[in-house]
Amino acid sequence: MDTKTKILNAAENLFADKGFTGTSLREITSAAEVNLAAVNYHFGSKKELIKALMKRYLDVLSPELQGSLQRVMEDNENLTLEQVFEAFVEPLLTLNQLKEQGTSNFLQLLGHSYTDSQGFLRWFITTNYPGIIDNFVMAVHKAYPELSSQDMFWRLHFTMGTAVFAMSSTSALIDIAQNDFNAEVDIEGVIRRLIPYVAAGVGANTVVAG
Amino acid sequence: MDTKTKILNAAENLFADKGFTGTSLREITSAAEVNLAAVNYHFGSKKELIKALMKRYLDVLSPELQGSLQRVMEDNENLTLEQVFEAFVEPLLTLNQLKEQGTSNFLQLLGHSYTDSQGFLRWFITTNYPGIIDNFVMAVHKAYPELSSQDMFWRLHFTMGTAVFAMSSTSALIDIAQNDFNAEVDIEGVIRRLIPYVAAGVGANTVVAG
DNA sequence: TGTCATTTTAAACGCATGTTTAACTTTAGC
DNA sequence: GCTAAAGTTAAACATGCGTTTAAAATGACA
Repeated sequence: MDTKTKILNAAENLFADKGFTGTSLREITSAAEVNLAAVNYHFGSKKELIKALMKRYLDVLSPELQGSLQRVMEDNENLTLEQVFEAFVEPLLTLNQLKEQGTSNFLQLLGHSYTDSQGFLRWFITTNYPGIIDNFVMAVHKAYPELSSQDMFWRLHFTMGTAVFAMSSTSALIDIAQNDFNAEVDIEGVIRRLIPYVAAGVGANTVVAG
Repeated sequence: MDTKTKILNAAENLFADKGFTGTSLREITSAAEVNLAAVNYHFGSKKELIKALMKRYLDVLSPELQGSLQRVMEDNENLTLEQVFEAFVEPLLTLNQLKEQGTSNFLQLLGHSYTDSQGFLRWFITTNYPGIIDNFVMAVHKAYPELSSQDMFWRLHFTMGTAVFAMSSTSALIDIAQNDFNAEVDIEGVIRRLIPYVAAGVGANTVVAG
């Protein structure tokens, strides 16, 4: 395996676990068993390494997700919000194929993208992959046309917060849940519990201001 | 105003805006116009400063909130989830009285408590103010008795994530919303939009596993 | 007024971080 | 086999951080 890939793989696991700012280049290069300077030589900087890591996933996810959302919009005459959110599951789970073993860390990484690093990755994603958000808004609008654009704005951000927060703390929560309930839980299980929650939240009745 | 209070006030605003790890003691002491060493002299360490800051709010909020939740549980025979979440609003807004002007930064601080600093404040709050969570769980259970303890666990964490994330990015989102909709939004407005969302999320129908 | 505790101050300490340097090693092409 | 590019390495650099130190200033009180 070449140095670049070794770094990417080691960085992915460490970043997912401890966040971007919580992981040092020395930890990464030590786990990857390469020299410290290799990150700057191959990627230029830590920021560029993070971008490259996210790009590896987003370049696969983005077309998959847009296709999935478009399919669910075309097929259904009476589209429900649950169906919209369900459209995320399959594309997300196919990301696991990117890793030769185990499940991908993309969702945890996405979580840290929002909470770490003063949101520079938030900018990176929204400017480089705007199609994801656009299609999502369109699908939600089709499933719930009465929702005003202002309510749409807030509820989508609430939803993003819910998902992102759940994903960035997934490993800790799964540990607690398994101790408390003796029930095995994996990332897919969390996603499947998340869907009815956010679907109901986005689909809640709106109240008249007053 | 004495040095201790000057530090607390400056720290509160900076922490709320940029997070705990994102704010240095040098920024704080510079904004407070006190010497750098003053923080360690008066509080002992940065961690203790953060604790003191949260304590200033939690000592007021905790009894208020427990009272509010107990009141809403006693009065209502057919308690709804909306009512449970509504019970948070008044106690939270009374926190503004702690500041001589403007709205309190408590919710933003609470947001950062979860995302910053590898969750040491999460521990601090849950161990020092367990009554808040207990009463909350009891109220939700009364409003939605069919919810299994496992679903309760996940949905409460989703809810916490939603609220915390919304609050920690409130200032950024409010700016965007005001530009896009020309509508004035404040923290109370965000809370009032949040309530139907999380109430619907927690109250969503549960699906049988499979 | 003199004394002692409290507070403030400027400077330095120790440490960890991302990054850069310059020498060294490996690789590929002719 | 030589050469030039590509890659690797150990060391140092520059910066920012929380914290500590010891001297100076301030305050309270006899």
